[in-house]
Amino acid sequence: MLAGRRLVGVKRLFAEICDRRVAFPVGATCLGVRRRAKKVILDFSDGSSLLISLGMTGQVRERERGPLPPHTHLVLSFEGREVIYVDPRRLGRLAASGAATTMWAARGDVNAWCDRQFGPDALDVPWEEFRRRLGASRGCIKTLLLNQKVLAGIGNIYADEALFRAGVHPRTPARDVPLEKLKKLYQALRGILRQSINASGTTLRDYVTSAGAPGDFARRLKVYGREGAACPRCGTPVRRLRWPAGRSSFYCPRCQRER
DNA sequence: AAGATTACCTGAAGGC
DNA sequence: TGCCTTCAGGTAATCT
Repeated sequence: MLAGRRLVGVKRLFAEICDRRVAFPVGATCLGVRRRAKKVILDFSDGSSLLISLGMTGQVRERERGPLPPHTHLVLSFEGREVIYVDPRRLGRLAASGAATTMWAARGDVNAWCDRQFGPDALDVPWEEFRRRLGASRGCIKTLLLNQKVLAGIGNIYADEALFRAGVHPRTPARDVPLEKLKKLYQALRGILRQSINASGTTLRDYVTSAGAPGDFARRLKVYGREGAACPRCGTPVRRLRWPAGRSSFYCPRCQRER
């Protein structure tokens, strides 16, 4: 728990993690930690907020005894507790993600930036809005699911799993997905995200919870990462689809027919 | 202007 | 043994 603790010091070990001009609110008290889309946000008593983008391998966790772990980029010292930011692949960022040229220190600016950047959270978007946001586009359904401006919070694993459960091929143009399948997709997505949260997420290689424990959802995955394995529904070998820039989608060619 | 593509990043894993 | 290549995928920038 960080809420109620005063930030007393900051140590930066990796310069590119955030802009040098980032003014950490040393002396202010942490009011709480929240999530917006896939970002972690710390709110402080001086009206500022710190926005953390974890990228692929970023972790915010409590500092344990002994030397700092490798790839520790930041140490936030609170009264009675130290929190570290660890990120081997360094895709994560502090402040506004990206080029780290701007710091959104004021809470209102952080929230406004998020409002511009993210669509409704996939966990609580109403069906009508889901349908409106996905049903009109010519773009591939999979690409749209991953677009945080359309829906916030969905990554590659859960997109593939939801498409499998709904029986939709990842390359289907979104506007061509039949309404009943779109509804299935909506329900599958919410169910999967909810189940995964209950199982503390999905650990393939790197992911751990803030307590350092691996997530337990990996064994419930039906297609993701299972190229060549039998589809749990029909037995057909699961296929991998390659997108540009090395992205993959896993799907069952029989349960998820193209067009 | 929407949609498509690419750069960023490094440890793990596999081929030879 | 060790060097080389490939892969992972969230995000923003760049291209068409």
